Amino acid sequence: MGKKTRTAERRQESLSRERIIKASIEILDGDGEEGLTFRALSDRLATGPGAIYWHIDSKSELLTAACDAIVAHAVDAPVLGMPPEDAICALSLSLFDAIDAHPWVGAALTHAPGQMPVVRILERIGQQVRALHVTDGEEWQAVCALLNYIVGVSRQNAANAQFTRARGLCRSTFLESLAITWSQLDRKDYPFTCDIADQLPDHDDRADFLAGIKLFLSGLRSSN
Amino acid sequence: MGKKTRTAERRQESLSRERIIKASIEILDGDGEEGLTFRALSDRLATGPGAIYWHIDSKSELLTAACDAIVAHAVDAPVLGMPPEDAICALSLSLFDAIDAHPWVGAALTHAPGQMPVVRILERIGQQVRALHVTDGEEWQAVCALLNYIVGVSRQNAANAQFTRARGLCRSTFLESLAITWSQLDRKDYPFTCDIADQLPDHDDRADFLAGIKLFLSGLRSSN
DNA sequence: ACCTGAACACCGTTCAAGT
DNA sequence: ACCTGAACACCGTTCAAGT
Repeated sequence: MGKKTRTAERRQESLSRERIIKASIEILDGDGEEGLTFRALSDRLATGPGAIYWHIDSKSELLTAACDAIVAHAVDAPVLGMPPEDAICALSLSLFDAIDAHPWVGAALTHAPGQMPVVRILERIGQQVRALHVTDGEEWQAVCALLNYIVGVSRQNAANAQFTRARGLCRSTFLESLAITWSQLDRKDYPFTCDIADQLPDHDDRADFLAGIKLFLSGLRSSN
Repeated sequence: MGKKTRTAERRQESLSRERIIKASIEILDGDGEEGLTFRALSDRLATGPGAIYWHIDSKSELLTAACDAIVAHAVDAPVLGMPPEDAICALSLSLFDAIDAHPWVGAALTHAPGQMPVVRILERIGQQVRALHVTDGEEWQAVCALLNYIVGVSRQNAANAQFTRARGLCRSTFLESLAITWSQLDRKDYPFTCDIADQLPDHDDRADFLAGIKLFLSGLRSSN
């Protein structure tokens, strides 16, 4: 018993960038963003915190690399042969689901503007928007809007889930208590919020997300 | 000279929630998110770190309160008498500009789902969408999409600015070097990104943001 | 070349002790 | 009631020393 017990399970394979990223993803998925520390990571890899710096530059580079692994997979959703609008919906949902399953990916994407994980999304969405044949002037803005919407909303959805989980609440009890708070606001100042408070507990984030994508697409269609 | 010099400027007024929030905003605006520590804050208020906890529960509550002060002001943009679509654009831009000027507000909004600052935005946008007379079933999703888009995109824009500033770069040199990186990607795998790389340095984030809002609005119009 | 782990310069938060 | 500031339990990162 004691701190030496685990020396027995000293690692067999040597350290590598890939093994570090794999272990990071496991920690991030299991314990969330604040669970990933260089100490926890080096414990799991049976090494010292300093060893990791031989393979990785910084924590933020590590997060971006872990994020890229998830995004690369999510963006591989099969869209071949689909009409571009369906492909955009499928890609968007695939990313939404990936960020929902790995909430830390949302934050990592925000902190890596223009880096590889974002470029993967840009490319896939861009190809489909191009197939939509919008005017040259509109293409950039359409892709930007979609990209930003997808990342922004998925990230917000993931943050919401983390927020309730961090407080030890389940989604429905949190939304119900929030609905009560909203409905008790002063009707003079918050008529709309009071009104829709009762729609809060039963809404479907994924469906709302998709509805936004479809609004975009029908906006694009009508301006052509 | 020495650490005792500043004892002379010991505070006159007693501590209060308002003074703490005001000082926090000054630090956040001046030194960014990582500049706000309880030590820096208590230095500026000429007190000890523990004193702040008499008035504020935690750092995250402090951030939410500071955020609310900025949002309350931004959401006060005059929209009386405007057609609802114009009002939505005006409110959206006012929020975009506020988050651009106070980048830390974006992060704070993400971490306070359903709290006061978010409700302020929800209410103002909701009132205008209601004036648009979309169908009952569509209203919630339209407001959600707009709210999420506004917060998500403004936040991403602010994060981009912080990213370049943290590296001591100016916006245009960063975008130009990013454009070069993009244009050097393998054309086989990244045809779209290679293609639009040259549009990156000269694009206007604020205009792109507004274009997205207008796509939403025209989507809403066409589905009515 | 790669790893070790103590040490450095920080954090947010708590709490006994003061006024 | 309100404030003080040392102390606690952490961080990411560095670096001399080892193999």
